[in-house]
Amino acid sequence: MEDVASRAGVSRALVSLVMRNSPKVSERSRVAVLEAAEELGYRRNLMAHHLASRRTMTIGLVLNDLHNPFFAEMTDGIHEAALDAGYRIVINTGLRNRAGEKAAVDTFLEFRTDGIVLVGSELSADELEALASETNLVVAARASTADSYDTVSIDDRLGARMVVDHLVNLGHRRIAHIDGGPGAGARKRREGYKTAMEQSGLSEHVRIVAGEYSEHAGTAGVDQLLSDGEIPTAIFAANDLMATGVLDRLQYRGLRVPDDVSLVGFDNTAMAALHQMSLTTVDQPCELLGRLAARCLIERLDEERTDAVHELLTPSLVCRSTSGPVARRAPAKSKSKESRVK
Amino acid sequence: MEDVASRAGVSRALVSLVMRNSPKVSERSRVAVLEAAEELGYRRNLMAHHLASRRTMTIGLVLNDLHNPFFAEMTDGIHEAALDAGYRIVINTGLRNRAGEKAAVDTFLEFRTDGIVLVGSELSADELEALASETNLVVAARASTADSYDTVSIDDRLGARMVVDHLVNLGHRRIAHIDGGPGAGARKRREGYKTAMEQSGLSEHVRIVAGEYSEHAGTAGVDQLLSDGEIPTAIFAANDLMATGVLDRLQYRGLRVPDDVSLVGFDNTAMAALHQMSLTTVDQPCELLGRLAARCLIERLDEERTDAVHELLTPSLVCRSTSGPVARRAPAKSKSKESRVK
DNA sequence: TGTACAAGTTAGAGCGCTCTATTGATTGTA
DNA sequence: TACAATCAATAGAGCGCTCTAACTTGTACA
Repeated sequence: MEDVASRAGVSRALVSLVMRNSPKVSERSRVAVLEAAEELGYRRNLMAHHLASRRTMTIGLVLNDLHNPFFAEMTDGIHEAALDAGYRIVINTGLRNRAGEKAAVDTFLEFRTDGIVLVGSELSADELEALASETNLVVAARASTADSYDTVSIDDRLGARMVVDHLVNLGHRRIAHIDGGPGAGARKRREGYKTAMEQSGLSEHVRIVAGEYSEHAGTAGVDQLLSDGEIPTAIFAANDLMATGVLDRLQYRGLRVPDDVSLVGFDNTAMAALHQMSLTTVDQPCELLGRLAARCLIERLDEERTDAVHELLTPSLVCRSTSGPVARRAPAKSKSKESRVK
Repeated sequence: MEDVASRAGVSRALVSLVMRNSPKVSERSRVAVLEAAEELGYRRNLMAHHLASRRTMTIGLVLNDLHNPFFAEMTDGIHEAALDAGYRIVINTGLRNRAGEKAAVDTFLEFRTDGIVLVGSELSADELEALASETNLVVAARASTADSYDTVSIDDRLGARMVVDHLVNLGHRRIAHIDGGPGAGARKRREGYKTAMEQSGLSEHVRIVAGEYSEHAGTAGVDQLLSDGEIPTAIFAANDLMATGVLDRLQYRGLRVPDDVSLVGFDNTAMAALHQMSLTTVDQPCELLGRLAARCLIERLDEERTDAVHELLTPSLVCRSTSGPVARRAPAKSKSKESRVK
């Protein structure tokens, strides 16, 4: 910077002003400085910049799982909104576990990003609270009513209820749920499923298999469902990634979808729409959620808002070809089963 | 830090030593400092740390496209190797275009990460050269012989040849290629395809449709292939993501895979292995590539290596169910065609 | 008893920038 | 012509840390 200043024949301070394109610099010196900077390959040091200004104009984004396209789609929205407001983003992955997420968060805390957006966080309410006291925080895809940070999400409970209602309308009764374990929103989806089942008079058919938001959990869930008890006529997977595994495994096990078993996912990621998947699923407007999340954070940053905002969007069900009426041969099936028993 | 020091009854410098867990600190003062830090919720400022030490112990990772699972898989390997060596990573996305990639790189340059790993870069050779002169650089999934930065990749040309040979062995002659446009390695895959076709005496059947590494390019490619000229009996998509789009579109257009058209992808991402895809594809050992890339960078950082290293791994073909022998009705087909002509 | 040496600790400069207060130059106004 | 007001530019302190060199101690040995 010193070099640039002397080359341009001005002071160090003036170079600083030009770099932050302040309006109070004459056109002549601005040009001179920019030229000198160009010639010397000068690039300002963000670290020093921050140290002095206490701002990085950077938002830290923690994605729970890079393998899940849901997060890529959210990122698009966040990225766009951040860029529009003059912020850049930096990403880190939580590796789908709390320790990984904490490490990611620590990195951003040490880098002193202006704020953090957590997408699909698995941290506890207390941990989030603690984090919010250290930085500006927005949690996406996981509802809460905490008053120290913002949240942007859909109503997971309602989404789950929509799934159950849809399947019940198709005549299903034995509807199983492979849950998302510690994943964001998983508890609400599980509860929503349970409540909806009960309200449909299907309490006795509530069947929850423990899982997590991964493809593998989907295949494992199917194995478990098939190994013990009666085969359900419909499976509600806690997210699309799991549904992928479920679909794969059902086919592998010789079960046709939706003829033998109906399947519904959650998230409506791009892959769910593919012809070879054509998954019935609950739509989360990812990009919109992303944009809202970024805006929330930017409001805290630029307008110094401090009271919490909680956006709760309404999900919608997208019916595709993995869900259908319960097999007409339901009686026929039990017959063939009987015959086998005989 | 000042506060921590006075609370622990030591000097600022000692706190610094403890924070960097230097061996030359007595157990007693170490404990005192750590306790004081804990009580005050002290967290060192990486910016200031860097400013003074010129090191961030952070590696910047630029992923070309978050939507492509290939990059998630590479990241796993890089992340692991980085953590092992005591480095953390920070990610950014190039948004599948040069401008986006440059912005991502600039962010890391301003943050002064110790080095940068570019995965699937679309920058020009000159731009990479320039970048390498500013920081420690490793380029993954894109071969080169430049001597200012390291590269870690597979032999794309060879991979493409394997695809063509496989299809030729199955009796295919009209093998079309939807290319990856400006994508990393796309040129080599295209050239490999062309050369292999020529060497198989199929010069007249070389047919290249312009694309890019996205699902949409796959669907668009199919539309183009079907709209003009003879329908190929096999399609070689430049990567799995495109192949997904191709498969989707072929089915949509009523063509069976592999009965009517064989399809081969490139990358062998996790989704290619799924039952409902079961895509024949060229395997890139993503995690291994990732680990190697991270190690290269860490060698430059920790052992101060400056001469370039270029790892070129050999790909392998994974045959699944999207490729099969050319339709037995090949003569029948041409007959029916003749009849149509008549 | 004096010297050497190691281990533990500290003062203080400096990393590259921003920011406040101030100066100097220019214009407008009575 | 004098004075205020405005604009452009600058000096210099300070952001929170590291790092070198210097300074205490405590111990070992001649």
